[in-house]
Amino acid sequence: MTTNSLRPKGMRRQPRQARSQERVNQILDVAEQLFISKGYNATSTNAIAAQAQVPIGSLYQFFPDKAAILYGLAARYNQQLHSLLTELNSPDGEKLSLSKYVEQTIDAVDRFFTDYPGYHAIFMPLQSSMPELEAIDAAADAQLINDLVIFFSRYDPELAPEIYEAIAFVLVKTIGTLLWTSLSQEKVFRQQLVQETKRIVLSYLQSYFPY
Amino acid sequence: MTTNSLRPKGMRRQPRQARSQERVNQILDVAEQLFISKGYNATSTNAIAAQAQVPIGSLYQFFPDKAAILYGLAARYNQQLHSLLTELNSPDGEKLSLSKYVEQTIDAVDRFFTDYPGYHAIFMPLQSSMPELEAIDAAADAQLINDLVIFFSRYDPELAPEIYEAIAFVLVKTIGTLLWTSLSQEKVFRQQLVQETKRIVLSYLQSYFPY
Amino acid sequence: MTTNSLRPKGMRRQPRQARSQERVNQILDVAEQLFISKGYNATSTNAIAAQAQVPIGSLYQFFPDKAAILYGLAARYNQQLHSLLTELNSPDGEKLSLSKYVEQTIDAVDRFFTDYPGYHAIFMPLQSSMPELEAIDAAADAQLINDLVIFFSRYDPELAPEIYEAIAFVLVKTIGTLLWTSLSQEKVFRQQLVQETKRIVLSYLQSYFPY
Amino acid sequence: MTTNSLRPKGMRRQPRQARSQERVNQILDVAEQLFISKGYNATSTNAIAAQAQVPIGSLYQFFPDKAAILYGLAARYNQQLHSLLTELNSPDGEKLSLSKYVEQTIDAVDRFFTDYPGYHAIFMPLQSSMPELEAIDAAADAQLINDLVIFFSRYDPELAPEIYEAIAFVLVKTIGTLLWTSLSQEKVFRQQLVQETKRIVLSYLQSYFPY
DNA sequence: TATGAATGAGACTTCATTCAT
DNA sequence: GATGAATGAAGTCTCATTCAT
Repeated sequence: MTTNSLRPKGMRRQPRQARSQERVNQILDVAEQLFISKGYNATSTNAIAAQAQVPIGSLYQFFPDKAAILYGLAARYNQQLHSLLTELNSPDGEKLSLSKYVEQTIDAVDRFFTDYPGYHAIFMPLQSSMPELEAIDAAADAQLINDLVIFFSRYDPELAPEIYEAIAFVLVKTIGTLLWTSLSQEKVFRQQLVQETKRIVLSYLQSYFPY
Repeated sequence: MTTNSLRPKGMRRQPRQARSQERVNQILDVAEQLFISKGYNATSTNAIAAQAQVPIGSLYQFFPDKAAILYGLAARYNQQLHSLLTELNSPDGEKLSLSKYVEQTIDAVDRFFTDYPGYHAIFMPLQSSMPELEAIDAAADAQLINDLVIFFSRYDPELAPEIYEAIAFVLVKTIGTLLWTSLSQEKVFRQQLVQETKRIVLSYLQSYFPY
Repeated sequence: MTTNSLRPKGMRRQPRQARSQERVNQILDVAEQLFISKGYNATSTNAIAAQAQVPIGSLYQFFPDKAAILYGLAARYNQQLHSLLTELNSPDGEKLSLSKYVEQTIDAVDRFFTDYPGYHAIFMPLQSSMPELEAIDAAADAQLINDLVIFFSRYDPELAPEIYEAIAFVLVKTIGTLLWTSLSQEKVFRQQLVQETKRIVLSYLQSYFPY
Repeated sequence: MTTNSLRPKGMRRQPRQARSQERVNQILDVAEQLFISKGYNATSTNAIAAQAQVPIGSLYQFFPDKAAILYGLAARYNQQLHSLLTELNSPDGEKLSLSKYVEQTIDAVDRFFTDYPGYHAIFMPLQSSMPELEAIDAAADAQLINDLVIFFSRYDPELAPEIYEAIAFVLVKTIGTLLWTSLSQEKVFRQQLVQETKRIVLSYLQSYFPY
C-alpha cells in the first residue's frame, strides 16, 4: 500500500509520507483526548502540539486551522465507523433476521462508542458551539445513513426510496443519541438503555417490515 | 415608566426587582440569539452586555459567571417546556389514547422547538464542549423524564418504576434529537421526520402498552 | 479647558478623561520613538505597551489596531504642523514679501522636522510598506496643501484655483522631501540643502508671482 | 529546452548560469509585484518562492536574505534608470538647451516611473521601515546624482563642484518625489503636476544658469 | 448599588531560515 | 547543487472578570 512496498532492496524506511502520517495521527490522538476532557474551545493548539511532541509549526503544516484538526478527527471516525458497519452489513451469505440484525448492529455501535468515546463527545458540541462547522456532522451521519439505505433496499426492495431515507435518518439519530447518552449512566441503567435501544429500533422496524 | 408606576400609594414593592427582572430577561434574550448564531464560546459577555444595553458590571451582578447565563437560559427553557407538557398531561378528565397522546405531545414539542430554536442549539454544546457543565443538561432532561414517569405510572401503574424511568429516558432523548435535527431539514423531509418520530415513539410505546 | 477647570474646591484631579489622554500620549510618544528607531513593522504592540508602562489590554482599548497608533501619531503631527503654519500665515497686519515668507516658512518647517524627526520618518514608509494606509499620508498633506492654497489665494487672488492647488501640492512635497532628506546629511551639506530648498521654492514662486 | 539547446557543439557555456539568471529574474519580478501590492513586510519569502515557481531552498541560494531580494531589485532598477539617463545625457553632438533638457529628462523619468511603478514604491518605505537598509536608497540616488553632476559640469564648468552636488541632490529628490506622487493622482491633475515639475526644475536651474 | 475602564494571561497563527535527503 | 518539510520564537489581539469611583 505504501509507495515503497515494492522497493527492491534499500528499504530506507518510508521517507516522509509515513513520518507525516505518524505525526498526523499523533496529533489526532492527542487532540481527541484533549477535546474530550477539556472541550474543543478550552484546548489550545499549543497544548495539542506540546503533548503530541510535535512543534507547533509542524502542526500548522498539517492542519491549516484548529478547526481542521476537528475535520481530521471526523474523517478518521467516519472511516472507522463506516467500515465497521459495512463489514456487518455484507454477510455475503444469508439474510439476517431483522432482530438479529438490530441486535448485532447496536452491539457493534455500542462497542464502537465505548472504544471511541470521542465520537459523539466531539461531534455533538460542534453543532452549535461552532455554527460554521455543522457540515462536518451532517456529512458524518450522511455516510451512515447511506449505508443503511443500501441495507434496507436490499432487505426489502418494495418501499419507496424516500421512506428508506427517512427510516435510516431516524435510526442513525436515535441509536446515536441513545447509545451515546447511555455511556454516562450507571452500569445497570446503562445496560438497560442498550436493551431499550434495541427495543425501540426493532419495534420501529417491525412496523415497516412485519414478517 | 416602570411597570409599577401606577401602583396606588404605599407598599413600594421592589421597584428594583422589576427593573432587574427586565434586565435579566433582556440579557437572556440577547444571549440566546448570540449563542445560537455565533456559538457559546464565540460570544463574549461584553458583547451580550452591550447588545442588551446593560452595563457589563450589572450583568455580573445578575450572573456571577458567563456559564451562569447559560444556566439562566436553561432554567427559562425548562420552565417553559415543563409547563407546556404539564398542561398537556393533565387533561383533567379522561385518559387519552396512547396514539393521541403521542400525537399531541410530539406536535407540542415540535412547536416548542420551532418557537425556541435555542433549546437544543444551546444544550447540545454543553455536553462536551464544556465538560464542567454537563449537569445542566442532565437536569434539564431530568425534569421532563420525571414528567413522563408520572404520566406513565398514571397510565399503567403495573410496570416496575425502573422501567418507566428507562422508557421516559429513551423517549426524551429520541424525541429531542429527532425533532431538533428535523429543524434543519428541507420542509418536506422535515414533515416526514415528524411523522416518523411519532411512529417510532408509538411503536415503542405499543410494545409496552399493547392495548 | 479641562472639564474640571471650574470645579469649586474638591480638585480631585481629572477623573478619567485626563488619565486616558495621558496614557494615549504616553503610548504615542513611545510608539514614535520605536517606529523611528526600529521601523513600524519591527515594533511590536507589546513592546510599545511595555515601554509605555501601559497594559497591553489598555493599549487596545485606546487603539483598536496597531495601525491606529500610526493614525494617532499622524493626527498629532498634523495638528502640530498645521498650527505652526497657521500661526505663520496669519500675520494680522502687512503682507510679507514672497522671499520673507519663503524664508520664514522653510525655517519653521526645518525646525519642526528637527524637533519632530518622526514626522516624515514615519509617514514616508507608510506609503507603500502598508498599502492599505496610504490615506493617512494623503490626508496629512491635504491639510497643509489647503493651508497654502488659502495663503496664495489671499496673496494673489487672480490665478485660477486649480493652479493654487497644484502649486501648493508641489511645494508641500518638495519642501517635505528636501528638508527631510537633509536631516540625514552632514552638517555643512545639510545647511546648504536648506538654502537650496529656499532657492528652488522661491524661484518657482517667482515664476508665478514676479513682483 | 534551455535557451542554449541549439548551440552548435562544444563550448557548453553555463547551462546553469542561464537557468539561474532566469530564476533570479523570475524571483525579482514576483517580489516586485508582491512588495508593491502587499508591502515588503507582509510579503513572505515563501510566497515569493511559490509564486515564482522556485523552491524556497533555491531562492535562498540566490539570495542569502529576504533583504537581499530588495537589494537585487534596487540594483536592477538603478541599472535601468541609470542607462536611461546616460543615454539621454550623451547626445553625441550639440548641447541641448536647458529647457529642452529638462523637458526630455522629466518626460523620460515620468515614463520610467509609469513603467516601473515599483521604483519608489519599494524604496521609500525602506528609509525608515528598515533603518538598517537606508544605504540602498542613498546608493541608488547617489548614482543619479553623480550622473547629473557630470552633466552640469559639462554644461557649465564654472561653478564650484559642491554646488553641482547640491543642485543634483535637490533635483533628484524633487523630481523623484513629484513624479512619483503624481502617479496616484487623477489624470488631469497628474498631467498638471508633470508640467509643474518641469516648471519648478526649470526655474531653479535658470536661477543658476540664466542664459 | 451601578458602572465601565482596566487588566494580562494566553489563544491562534506566521514565517525567515535551515539542513537532511 | 537542489529541494521543501521542519522549526519555534514572536506577533497581534481577545475577553472574562474586577474594583475604584
